[in-house]
Amino acid sequence: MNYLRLKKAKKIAAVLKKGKMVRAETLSIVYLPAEETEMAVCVGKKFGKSVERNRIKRLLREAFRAHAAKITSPVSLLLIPKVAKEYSVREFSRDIEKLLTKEKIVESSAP
RNA sequence: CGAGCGGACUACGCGGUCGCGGCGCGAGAAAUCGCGAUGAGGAAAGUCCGGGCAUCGCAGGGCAGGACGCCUGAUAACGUCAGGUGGGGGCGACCCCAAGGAAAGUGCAACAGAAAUAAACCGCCCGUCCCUUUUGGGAACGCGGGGAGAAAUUCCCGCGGCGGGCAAGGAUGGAAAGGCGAGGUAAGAGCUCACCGACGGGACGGUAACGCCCCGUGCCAUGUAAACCCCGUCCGAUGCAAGUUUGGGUCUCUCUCAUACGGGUUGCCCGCCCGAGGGAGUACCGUGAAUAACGCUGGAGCCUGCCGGCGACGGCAGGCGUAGAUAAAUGACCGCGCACGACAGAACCCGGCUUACAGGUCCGCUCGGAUC
RNA sequence: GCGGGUGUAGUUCAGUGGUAGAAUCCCAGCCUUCCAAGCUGGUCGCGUGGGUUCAAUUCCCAUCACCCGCU
Repeated sequence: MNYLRLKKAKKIAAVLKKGKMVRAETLSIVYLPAEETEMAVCVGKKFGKSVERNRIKRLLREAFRAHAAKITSPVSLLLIPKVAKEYSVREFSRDIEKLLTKEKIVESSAP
C-alpha cells in the first residue's frame, strides 16, 4: 500500500491533538485513522544543523518505506525520533515494526 | 636532509540491489505506471559590503543621517581586486597597515612630575658690602623659634631676601619646547658650526602617490580625528514573505477627511502627487486560500584556444546546455580497495569579504646543514 | 529567506575612555541555649579574538551565543 506525505499544518495539529502516541527506544509514533495513509517526520533544531537533520529524515523515511506496504487500513502517522548520538536505519526499522505490530496497524509479519 | 614562505587544485573511488526530486519520451479517461538521461558547495554558511531584478499616487531640492578615505588602474558596482608609493615586522622567501586634514575650531590627556600645552619651583652665573691669589669665608637686613637678663640688650638655631642674566641639569611620564657632538660664554642658549630630523623654495624623474638632488630658514611649537569635527567621493526607500494573475459581486452599518485639511512620498523642511481611503457585519450567490500558477533560472554563465595588458581584466573564435524544490529531493544495504573519509545541504540571481575544514596532489621560492 | 536587538559577579541590573559598583546569593566571624533576623568582613565578573589609543567594559572590525519581528 502506498502512502502520501502529510503536509498540512492543520492536519498535523489534528493528529497531534486527537491521535494516540506510542513510544519506543529510538522514536515515538503518533497515529490517527484517516481516509488515506499519510506520514510526516518531525525533526526540530534540537537535532543539530541542517545536514544532520536531513540525514535523520532520510533514515526515518527509509525505515518506514519497508513497512508502509503492510499497512492494512488507512492511517495518519507522525514519526518523532529521539535525540541520540548516532542514528541507524536498523534501529528505526526495528522500533517502527514493533510499534506498528503492537498497535495492529500492520498485518503481523509472520514470514 | 631539516626548517619555512607563496600560489594553484582536490574533497573517498568502483560495482550491484532498493528508493527520492523535477525534466523528456511512451501508455492511460484519470489517479498513475514504464523507460531514459540528470540532480548541492568551496565554502551552498555568517548576512558584512556591492549590484541586477521587483514594487512605490513619482524617484525633485535642502538639512539630518550613514559609508568610504595614499596613488593609478580593473569592474555593472563595491568597503573588492591588481600594480605601485609610504610606514612597520622578519636573516630571508615574504607578510601586515581605515595610510586625507591637528597653524579652521572645540574637547580630552588619569597617576606621576618643578612644570602637561604651559615657564621659572629648585638650580647655575654676575653684581650689590668686607676679607682672601683662588677655592672660599664672613658681616649687615627681614621673619620665626629658643636661652640669659629687672630692663636696655645680647647669644644660639632655622628660613628667607636685593638688582639682573640663563634655560643647560632636576628620580616623572606615552609625550617636557628638535637630537647629538664641538666651539663659545660670567653662566648659558641654534648663539655659531658639522651630521641627522623639520619647514619653505627650486631643478630633475614619475600619469600620480612619491622619490632624489640643490638652496635657504636656527626651527611658531605634543598626542588623540576607529573624540566631535573639516575636506573630498558615494547613498531615494523597501526586499522574492519583493511583486504579478485568478482569488468575486451585491447589500447594510460605521470611521477619518475637504485645500489654513487628510493621506502618500525618506527622519525633518520645502516641493510634488491623490480626492478619496479604511473598518465591521456575513444576509444572498461564489469559494482548495498558510492554496494554485507566474517570478524561477540562459546568466555581468561555464570550458578551451588565440590576441592585448606586468597584472586585475578585456577582446575574438569555437564548444557546452549544467538543480529549481515548497514540511522542502542525493539516501539505505551488500561487496572490493585504501589515505578509513573534514567542514558542511541550494531556496530569486550574481560579484566580493569573513568564518569552518580530516587530509592529499602539484608548481615556484627562502634559510641552515651535509656531500659531490 | 529578510530585518532588528542584547551579552558586566551564581542571579537581577548600574556604569561609559583612567580605581568596575548596588542588591541578592555564598563563605567566615559576632550575637543567640539553637535557628532565623541583625551587625562586621570576605570571595566571585566586563562572551571570544584582533585593532586604534599612553591607557579600552567603553571606540572600530571580525566572530560566537541568545532573543525578537516579518507569512
